[in-house]
Order: sequence, then structure tokens, then C-alpha cells
Amino acid sequence: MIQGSGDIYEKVMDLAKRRGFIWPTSECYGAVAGFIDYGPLGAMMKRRVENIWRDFYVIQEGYYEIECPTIAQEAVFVASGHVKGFSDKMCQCPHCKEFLRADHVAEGGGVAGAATMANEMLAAAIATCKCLACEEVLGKVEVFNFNLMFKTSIGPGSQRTGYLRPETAQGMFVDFTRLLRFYRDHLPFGAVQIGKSYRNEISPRQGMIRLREFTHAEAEIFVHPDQKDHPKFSRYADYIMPLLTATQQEKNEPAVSFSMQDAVAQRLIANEYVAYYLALTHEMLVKIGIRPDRLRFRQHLCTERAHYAADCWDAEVYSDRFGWVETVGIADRTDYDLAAHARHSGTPMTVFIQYGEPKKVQRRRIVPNMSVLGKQFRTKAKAVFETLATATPTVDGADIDVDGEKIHIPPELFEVRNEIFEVRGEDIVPHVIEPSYGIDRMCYAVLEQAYDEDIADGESRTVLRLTPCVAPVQVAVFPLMNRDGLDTIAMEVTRTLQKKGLLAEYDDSGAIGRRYRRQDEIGTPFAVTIDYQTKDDRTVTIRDRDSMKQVRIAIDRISETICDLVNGSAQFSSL
RNA sequence: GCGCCGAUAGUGUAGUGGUUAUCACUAGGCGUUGCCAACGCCUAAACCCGGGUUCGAGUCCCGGUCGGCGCACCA
Repeated sequence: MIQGSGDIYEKVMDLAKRRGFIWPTSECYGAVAGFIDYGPLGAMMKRRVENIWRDFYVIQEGYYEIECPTIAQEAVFVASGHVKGFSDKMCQCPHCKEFLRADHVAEGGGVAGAATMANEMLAAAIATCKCLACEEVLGKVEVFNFNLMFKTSIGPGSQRTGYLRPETAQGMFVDFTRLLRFYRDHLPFGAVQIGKSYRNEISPRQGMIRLREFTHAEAEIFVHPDQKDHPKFSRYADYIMPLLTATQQEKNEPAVSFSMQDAVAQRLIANEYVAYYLALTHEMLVKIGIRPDRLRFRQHLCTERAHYAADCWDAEVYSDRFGWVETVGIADRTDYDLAAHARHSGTPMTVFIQYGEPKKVQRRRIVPNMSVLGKQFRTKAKAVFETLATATPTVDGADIDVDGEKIHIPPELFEVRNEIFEVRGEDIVPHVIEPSYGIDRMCYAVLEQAYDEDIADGESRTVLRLTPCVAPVQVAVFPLMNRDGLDTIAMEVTRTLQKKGLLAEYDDSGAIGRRYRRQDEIGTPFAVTIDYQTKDDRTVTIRDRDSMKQVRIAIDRISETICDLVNGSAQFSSL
């Protein structure tokens, strides 16, 4: 248990800074709010978290990872809606200098339709409203847009505007036609991306929780709009976890546990795809060391959900310091993104779905005699053909209206054909299921939950109880004494472990107890000690970080045993 | 962005406007040490940044940066 009254956040961040997990960025010039550096151990731990994420999405789901630039041209974000919608209309109170959301001021002052007003109009409209902070009547103010995207220019001069991406998702959307081809033209398929995203937060606080540059891991799964049953749903059908539905939130009720199958059947979750990734996310977060009792899934209320989303859930992790923190978002974004990019770019973003049986469709077609009518109408011919195609002719011919001019086309100059077509399929715009992970928040949650202080031999001990699969250093190797050849054997053991791909740290400085404590503090789960008995019978001890117990094992089995312990296929208690 | 508070070795700290800035832990070296922060000797290491007041500023004043809290913000 953690002793004393110190703030957990302070303790965790202090440890993280001291031992090389997280540092303020460019400290020698003064740090910048909203940016952090991952030190040696932090970067390693984060990489392990990312690789577990890859294991779930790339290896197990089969959604390949792509890598797009962090800067994209303006058109991308015009289409996605970020240029227009990722900004807030703001104003500054001339009295108390407070920055305010202009639409909130309008709402407070009973001004309707603020969302659609131009800035000048809105400024005029709210002049009589009161400041939300100091309650003075605002008077003349300027309304301006504050866009959360970082803007830059591409190339010399400033010919082309670029933005740092506020999410990785757009990369998967703009590459849609290439991805569709890669997956050989059939649904469902998915693509994922792990990388940096940027949001120019107005006032970032809370250390690694709200960053201006953060690591985003997103999957975009393209599915048929009418087929939202996940083909592998049985994997999680009986998976039970706590859900805080919109209805429960409205009634102020706590989260209730459901199996995914029941949740979908009772329509609490929109479809199997969303449910599947809720469960997968739960499993992954538990795997990296989040305690299930500190994990819940909260459904977005209708009012907070993006207008295009059919359903949206947040995985929230409970922090002793920050309360419930949104860490993962899982949304059914429907066809919003692909439709928008298709519209703006002019590239169709559809999938051709072939019918089981071709459909026979009867169609009446009017085929004009082009050679005669073309000569007759010349430049107007095209308009005449188009109008004629939709006309309803009689036996006397067709009377059409082209640009206000009444034209009679005699029956011998066209032919009405009733044709039977075979339609083999249709083009549909896929829907997108999007699980979106904030890797930095996951890392913070892992650190906070791993942090512990206990009493060992009457002395307090700081220990990071990281699950072995995310611990940066996986095993430490100590010679009991720094002589008599024990150091040589220990170095050999270290090398053997490193050859197996394990991050093993050799340490022979100072008392053995001090070396154990040092490793405890950075979360190293296991320590191997070479003692005098090693020289007699070729055995070493493995010491478990959490229980501080030791078992003796043959030196030949050491790398195999540590590998099993680290990847979770063996437990220390059963050695 | 506003208001309040804070910032001294890696960490935690002491420091009436006046010596070479205190102490402990940590870290490094040597010795010692037969399993959980032991011990001895030695070493390294700091006044957030920029102005100002002053003969003299870690100390007082102003501005900035970062951090904490409250407000506001958080597609």
C-alpha cells in the first residue's frame, strides 16, 4: 500500500523524471507546456505498449499498418471538416481579459442561431450579453476563430498551406482506394496507423494527459453498411465487462456488466463490430496492466456524439488524481469520412458488391438518330439528346423543352427500346468502425497503477509493479560479489539473455540489496543472482520483484525460464 | 488566457540584502561486504530565464517560462 498523504501524480511523475521515463521537453531552454520527452525507460515502455497494440490489431486482426505524413495539405482537412469544424469561435472580455467561447456567451444571453452566424454578426449579437466570468456587459468585442490545428506552409514562400494532423485517421481515408485494391476489392478490411498527432490545446495541463503532441494509435475498419456482424464475434460473445450506457448516465446509475452478446441483443451497443472492439480494448488494457476494477466503458450521450456517428464509446481508466480519464474512443463513423473525401476529391470511394444472382432490370431507353439530329441542332444537340432521353414520347413523336424553346422531334428520328439489363452488383460506400487509442494516456495509467510503496525488512520500498510484458528492463543480473569469478559468470549469463532478445541489465555496484531496490523502482520484474553455489552446481537464483522471493534454477534453463516469465506463459509462483 | 501560490545539486531541503550557499539521500571511484537501500575514505553536483533597485540580490521589485490550484477551454 502507498503510505503517506503525498499526491500519487506527484510521486509517479517524480519517479518518472528521476529514473528516465518522462522528462519535460527541452528543459535547458525552459520546457513547453503540452510537450514531453520520453526518456530511455519511458521510450522502451511505450514501445512495448505500442507493440502489444500491434499484436492485437496487426497480427491478430490482420489489419496492416500504414504510415502517412504528419503534415497534410489543406484540402484533406477541408474535406474532413477540421478546417471549419475543429475550431471554436472565441472572444475576449474587454473587462476581465477572459477568453470565452462566443457561442457560449450567446447561449447565456439568449441569442439564438450562434452556430451559423458569421463572426461579425455574432460579435454584434453578443455585445449586449454578459461576460460569463465577470458578468460585465461585454460591449464591442471581436469574435475570432481559434483552430486547434497547427498550421504551416509547404515549400519556400507560402504557396501551399499544410496542417499538422490532429488525428492519424485521415491517412487511412485518403488512401482508401489503394487500400481497397491491396485487400483485393472486398469488405471487410482494416488499416491501422500509430503515430504522432497534434492539437494546439488552449491551455494544456495535467502533464501527459493532455498533450499538444501525442501518440495516436488508430484502426479504421471498413465494413458493409448492412453487415455489421463481426465474422469473429464468437471470440468475445461471452466476454463480460462493465458498460455505462447513455440511459444509465441520464438516470445517474452506475455501470452494469453485460456480455457482449447480450449487450448487442438488447441494443445497448449498436452492432457486433463496436462490441467486438470494446471487448478487445478491455482485454488489451488489462494485458498492459490496467486493473479491471479501474476500467469502464462509457457510451457517448446523444449531445456529445459527433452528428455522423451511429454509436460511440469511450474506454475510461480511473486515475487517483484525475478521476475517469478517456483513454480510448470506439466509434461507428458510418460513411461520413469516405463520402466527404469522395465529394471533395472527385474520387469515388466505393466498393463494388456483386449480387449472388445478377438482377434483371427492365429499362426503357430512347435512342436518337444522332447523325440527323446532330446536324440539325449543332451546338444544341447535346442538350436535345439529354432532354429527349427523359421525355415521354407518343406515336406522333416527342415534344421537349430545351432552354425554354419548344422542340418537336418526329418519331422516325428516334427509337424507343425496352431493354432488359443484367445488374451484377452495386457500388456502396463502406461504413467505418474506428477504435482510437491515446498511447500516452495508456502509458500514464500504466505508471500510475503500477506505482506502489511497501515495507520490506522494516524499510519502505518504492516499486513499480509493471506487468512483465511492458517493463522496460526485463531482467537484471547481479553477481553476489564482485570477485571470485562471480562477475565473469554474471556477464556471461547477461550475454545469454541478451542473445534471446531480452533487455537484461548487468549491475555489480554496491550492496546486493541496493541493486534489487534500484531495479524495483524501475519495474524490472526479475533479477538473476550468481552466488558461490553457482560455482559448485551451476544453478542461479531468480528473484521475483513483487514477492521478493527467490527460486534456484539450473543456469542452462535461465534464458528459457525468463522468456516464459516475461511473455506470461509461466508464472513465478509455479516455478 | 485570467487570478492565487510556488521554483536552490539527480531528489528532498536550509539560507536576516553582505565569507568559498546548509544538510541528508542519490550518483561516481577505491576499499569493505556470503542475498534485500550496511560501512569507511574520496569525488562530482544547484540559486528557472531576462530586466530593475542597490556599493552589493538566491533573498527586494517588474516581466517571462514552467509547475500546482481555482475559473475558462478541452472538435
